[in-house]
Amino acid sequence: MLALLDTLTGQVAPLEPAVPGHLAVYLCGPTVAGTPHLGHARVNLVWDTVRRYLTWTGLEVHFVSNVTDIEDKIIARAAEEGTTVEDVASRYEALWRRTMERLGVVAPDDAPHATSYVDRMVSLVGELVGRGAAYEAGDGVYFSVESVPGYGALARQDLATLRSGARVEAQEAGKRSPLDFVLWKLAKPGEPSWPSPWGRGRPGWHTECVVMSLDLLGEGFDLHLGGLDLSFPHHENERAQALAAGRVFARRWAHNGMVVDERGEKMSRSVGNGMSLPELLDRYEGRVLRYLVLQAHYRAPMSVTEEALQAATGALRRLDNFAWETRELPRVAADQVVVGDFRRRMDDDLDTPGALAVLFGAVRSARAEPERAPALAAAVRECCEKGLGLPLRGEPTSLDQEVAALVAQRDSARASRDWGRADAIRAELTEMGYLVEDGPTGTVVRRPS
RNA sequence: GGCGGCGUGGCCGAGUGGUCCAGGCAAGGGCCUGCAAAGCCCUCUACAGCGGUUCGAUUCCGCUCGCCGCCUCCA
Repeated sequence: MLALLDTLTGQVAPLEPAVPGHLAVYLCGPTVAGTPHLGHARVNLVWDTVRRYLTWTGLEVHFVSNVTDIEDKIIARAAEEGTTVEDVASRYEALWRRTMERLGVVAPDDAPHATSYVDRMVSLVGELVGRGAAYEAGDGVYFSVESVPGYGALARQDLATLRSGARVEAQEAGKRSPLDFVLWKLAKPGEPSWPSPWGRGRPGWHTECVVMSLDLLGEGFDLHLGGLDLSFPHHENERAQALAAGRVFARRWAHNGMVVDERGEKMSRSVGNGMSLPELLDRYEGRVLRYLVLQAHYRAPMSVTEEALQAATGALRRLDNFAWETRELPRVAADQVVVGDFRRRMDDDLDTPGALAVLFGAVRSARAEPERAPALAAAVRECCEKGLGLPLRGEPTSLDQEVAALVAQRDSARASRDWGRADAIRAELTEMGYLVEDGPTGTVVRRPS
């Protein structure tokens, strides 16, 4: 069983599902107000890997990830572009979906939209007001963090400490404590709005995840995921609302580390150093990015540099080459020692670098001991594809007539020891993007990774 | 100021009280090859600094230096 660090306890502990065999998981999704960046790539790749791995090991995973389609940044973007929030949200959501697909991330089982949960959010806010955990102020309804015992547990800080660190200038109109956060924002003229007992407005960001996760996964769902930067205040505030409303919230939490730039500084919106994910995917395939993500431990900061991308490309090529070399071996059951070692590493707080090392070890063994190669190759393929979501390219490339003709010409040139012509054809094929290899049966071409 | 984390060989990046241990990439040399490619072999070998604990520390403790995250929108 996979053990992960639980943000709430600070301990690495096995993931025990509430319902054996099932795992109910929630991952905070995107605010569709802009182009996906490298940070989005990492969160989704890390947790997609976990989802695939758990599914592979026999769990039925119910994976929910929301889409925030109403939020200040979307409104600002719409104003900027002179269009509607619906238009902005739908365009960026489409871009998001395409981008996740390019990354090889499996779509969530449910991808609820904030705008289709507004009425339930209004109910929750009403409930919180009724219980005395929320109050009306000038521009909306606020949650009172004082009303929840143990506020700050995810950040492992108590209320007083958090308060002392809060920036006074961030104080909004009418808040009783600087840590209080908005549940319902009253609309200004021209802003999109929904009716509520407190006047027309829109929900605050922290509320949607509470309502959606509880609705789709039920109380006491197993695991709540997200980037480390969401642990406070976003996740803390989700938790606070659920607790104040008397619900059992996520049983445990896990957070992935940040993507940082070359100087080690976090990529973020405010700093403006986030690299566009679609642009990067134009230059490197999704598998390279996934390899890069898996090569780092999920909680460590990681940087995405040209050099690192090149190295990941090379490492992946080595795995692809192995799959290619072993493509014609008999298909047998995967070597259980390798699979066992692989799983041990994965189960140990998602030690993907260690798991990859196991696979490279298997590659080396397979080459040294041909009799074990079929089972080892099967293990490497299965672990990569099912365990990591990293399918290897081991299938022959289908060739069009032109290429097939060139290959035939090269074979005859080589047969007549016309090396000049053979080399010229190879150069041509390379130019066309093929990898040219001379094997015992003649020239073989394939697409490089 | 509070809380948390990090500092490993040319680069990325794990891990551990004690014998070589990661692993990948890159580089150099060699084997193989018509030449390549792929592959194989070899080489470069580290643990920020200073103390302490210990028979022994990169790993445990303390301090110092440097860096980062969160406390504000953020994955």
